[in-house]
Amino acid sequence: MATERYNPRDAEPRWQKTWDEAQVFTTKNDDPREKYYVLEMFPYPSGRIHMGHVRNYSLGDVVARYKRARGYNVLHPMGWDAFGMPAENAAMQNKTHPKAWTYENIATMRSQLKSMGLSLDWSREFATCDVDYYHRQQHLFIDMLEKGLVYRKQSKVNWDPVDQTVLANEQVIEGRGWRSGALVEQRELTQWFFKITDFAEDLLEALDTLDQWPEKVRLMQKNWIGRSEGMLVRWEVVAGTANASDVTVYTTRPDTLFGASFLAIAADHPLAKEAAEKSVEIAEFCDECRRAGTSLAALETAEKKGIDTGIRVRHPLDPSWELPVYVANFVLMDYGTGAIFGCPSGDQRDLDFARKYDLPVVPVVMPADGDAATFTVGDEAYDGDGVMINSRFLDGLTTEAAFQEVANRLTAQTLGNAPQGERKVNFRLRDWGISRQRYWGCPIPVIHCEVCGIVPVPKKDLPVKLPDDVTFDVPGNPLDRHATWRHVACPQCGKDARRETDTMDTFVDSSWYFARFTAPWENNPTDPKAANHWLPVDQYIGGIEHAILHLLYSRFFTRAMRETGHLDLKEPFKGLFTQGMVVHETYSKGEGTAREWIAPADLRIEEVEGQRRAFLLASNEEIKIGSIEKMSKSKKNVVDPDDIIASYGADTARFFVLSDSPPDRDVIWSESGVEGAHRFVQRTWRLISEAAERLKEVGATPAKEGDALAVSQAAHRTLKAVQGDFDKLAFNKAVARIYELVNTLAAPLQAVAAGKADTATTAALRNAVEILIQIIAPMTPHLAEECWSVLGNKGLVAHTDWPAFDEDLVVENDIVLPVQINGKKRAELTIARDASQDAVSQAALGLDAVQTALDGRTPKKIIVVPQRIVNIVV
RNA sequence: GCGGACGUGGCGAAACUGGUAGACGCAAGAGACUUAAAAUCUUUCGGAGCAAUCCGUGCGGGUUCGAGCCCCGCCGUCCGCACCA
Repeated sequence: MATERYNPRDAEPRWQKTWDEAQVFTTKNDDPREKYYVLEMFPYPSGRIHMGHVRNYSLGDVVARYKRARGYNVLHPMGWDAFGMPAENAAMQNKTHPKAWTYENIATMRSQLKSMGLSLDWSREFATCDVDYYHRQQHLFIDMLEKGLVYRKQSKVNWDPVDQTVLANEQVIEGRGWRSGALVEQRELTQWFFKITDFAEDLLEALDTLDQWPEKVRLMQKNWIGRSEGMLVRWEVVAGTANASDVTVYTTRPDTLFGASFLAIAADHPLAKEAAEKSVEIAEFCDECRRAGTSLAALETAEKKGIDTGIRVRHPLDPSWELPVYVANFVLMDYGTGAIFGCPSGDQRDLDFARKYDLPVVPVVMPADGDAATFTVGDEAYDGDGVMINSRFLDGLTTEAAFQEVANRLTAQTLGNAPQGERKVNFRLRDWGISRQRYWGCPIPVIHCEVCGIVPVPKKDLPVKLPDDVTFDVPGNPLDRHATWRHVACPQCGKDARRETDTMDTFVDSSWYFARFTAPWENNPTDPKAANHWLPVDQYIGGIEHAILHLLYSRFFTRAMRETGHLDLKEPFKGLFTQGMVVHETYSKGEGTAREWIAPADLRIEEVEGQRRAFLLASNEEIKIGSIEKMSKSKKNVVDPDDIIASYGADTARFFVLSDSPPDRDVIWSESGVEGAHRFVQRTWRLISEAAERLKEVGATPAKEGDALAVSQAAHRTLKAVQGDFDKLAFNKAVARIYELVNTLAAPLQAVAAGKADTATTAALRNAVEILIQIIAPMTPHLAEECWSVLGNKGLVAHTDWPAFDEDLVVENDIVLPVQINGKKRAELTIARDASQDAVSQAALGLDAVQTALDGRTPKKIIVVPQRIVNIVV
């Protein structure tokens, strides 16, 4: 019986329409079933979806569909991270408005995502550039301002003098603006900051509770927050300045205090600025330090340099000991206190510095097994733990004990009216600067009044809307030069005042969208009842590139929103999964600057004598096959999801990105791999549709005995295994098991189609086929519906509960045990699963192959690992 | 420099808590069907050997009845952070 090939172009839109009309994926907040919130990181509407999106959303959709079948009330929403620079760049290049550009892209990408057949609740969709969304974000900002979680301070920024804007660090390439190519300047600007450091300790500690996060991500966040335990130590000034009585340094090694030979301060330290006023030389050096700050690469090789300020300080543990204070180029103003003490014997950088400026080097720590009489420090500092030497009352103590001893003394000792030292925990994490001198972002809802100062926009006056009539023909922030927008009456005194023209970093937008999805219709940022019901997100899925910033900011926002009463939980994402990239071979011709990248669509690959070679379609010219890299427009190694869906269908694309590679690893996109996935789709359809007429005649009944037992066992075992794989997001393994099942069912199904199977067998196959359909449904949902309906089943697979496997069919009664002799496999033993150890030993010894291998030797020992292996030791 | 992960066939990968290494897919070879091609089906597929068998999970050691997995020491690749006191 000939059956037509499965035609996804016909079937896929049809099922998408059916799901849509039945509102299968629209989620209600008051559904009594247990909730499950699955979320993929929402996309930036750059223009078209790429394969990374296909992978990300396929992964999430399997989870969503699977959990729905398991009886959960699943929330699976989608939105758009829609503010940001590319829209403004496009505006400058193409004279389009950022708003038009963005919403057009959203429309395109929405229809692309819909063609994938994702089980999304589109009724909750929003874009962060929707007035309704940024209105609520401004509301949040004002609440945070009132709680003291937002503040303004002067801060150094990367300033592009040509584009007249602040650049993020990532946008500065070798000291130049990435767009303008202009040398970037360091400018002091007043910027808005979120007080993320208030939560540093909590953000760090709570990482331990995130047991469903990748260890890697937790570690990266831990390092980023960078907690260190140390001391603030005050050094009395004895000469060189009248403006300060002491210098405070931060140190994690107070134990090495007797190895100190100098103090070093940052170029922006108040004492350095004072010294610079008195000395041209120092002023020049400080300027040099500031300039060097921009080029990150240069830091690696930069020489450690300094200049004596003339200031002298007294050692905190020896009043007769005076030390010099240097300005040094390696001291950072924004970590610790901007001042350190140098212990050359215990720190390589301090040692290099001391050698250069001829400062004393006194070893104070030696390895525990060292000899105090001979231990010296030459070209290499010893920064490990050990035993104290040359340190007076500390001699002989461990570094740890010395730390405690010094800490105890300095906290007890006073300088002026305050303790000389205090224990201090320091963090690497800085407050989050959110000011951007850009148009296409959420306006910061604040008014500057000459009389009243900074006045938050009253909530009743929100939203502060972006004006539409702006121009992009000159650089700089269009909000700044808008004729009227920035002029506003002060809400407090009514006098003429000025709007804040900075907009918020787009990372703010993505720091709370997951909460907004729980009640996007709400007139407040959240409906706390809905947010508390749905959150935390049970499974969050996205790229590893967001391991620090986005995930850390979201964790901060969750805490800030709790303090402002918008929700009540600590951690936003219970489970996190970081997927790998989609990578592809690269093709090029020419070398160096003349190299030209070729798109896969423009060439054909041939295999000639085992060598893969690539030729241009147009000219037959042979071109070079290069390395496998992340799909990127610049290297043209991209495959457009639209093309794949048009030629193979969404199911094939989905199945392929889930196959082969574990989802946290990169997957290599290859034409032959896609064809393999497509073969599976066609084969499954053919096997089921050809047998459908016969299968329809019987009910689905698994076989407990007879010829069809193997079929039923295979189906139920696969069901159990795939269920486990889905729970662990091991989709590549699930795919492999499904292939196995289809391979097993192929011949029996052909027999059914040919009318050569009895009723019991046919019924067992119907049961097996229904299981197969249900386990492929999360991955290839259209194919599943099509097969389900060809069997004459009523209703949708999408509405059907996950099947239960039959335990009797899953357990194996007879098992095959490998029999080893001295650890080498010599035979196989088939025996009852519950056979006693004795019975297994005897049966193993009775095997001919074993007797031959033993060759008359007597076993010394027989190891029987139940249901695993037998090892006979001679 | 610091921190982390990973090294398994021609390729992507499986392998439970230390228990038959290479499931499944791709590529490749052989064959069937076909006027031919596509599609489909059958079959082979880590290396050596006619075979029995031997060797084989980056390299060198160790623990164990038994190691891809555990321990020690190397080599390589990738990722993150990087003047953090």
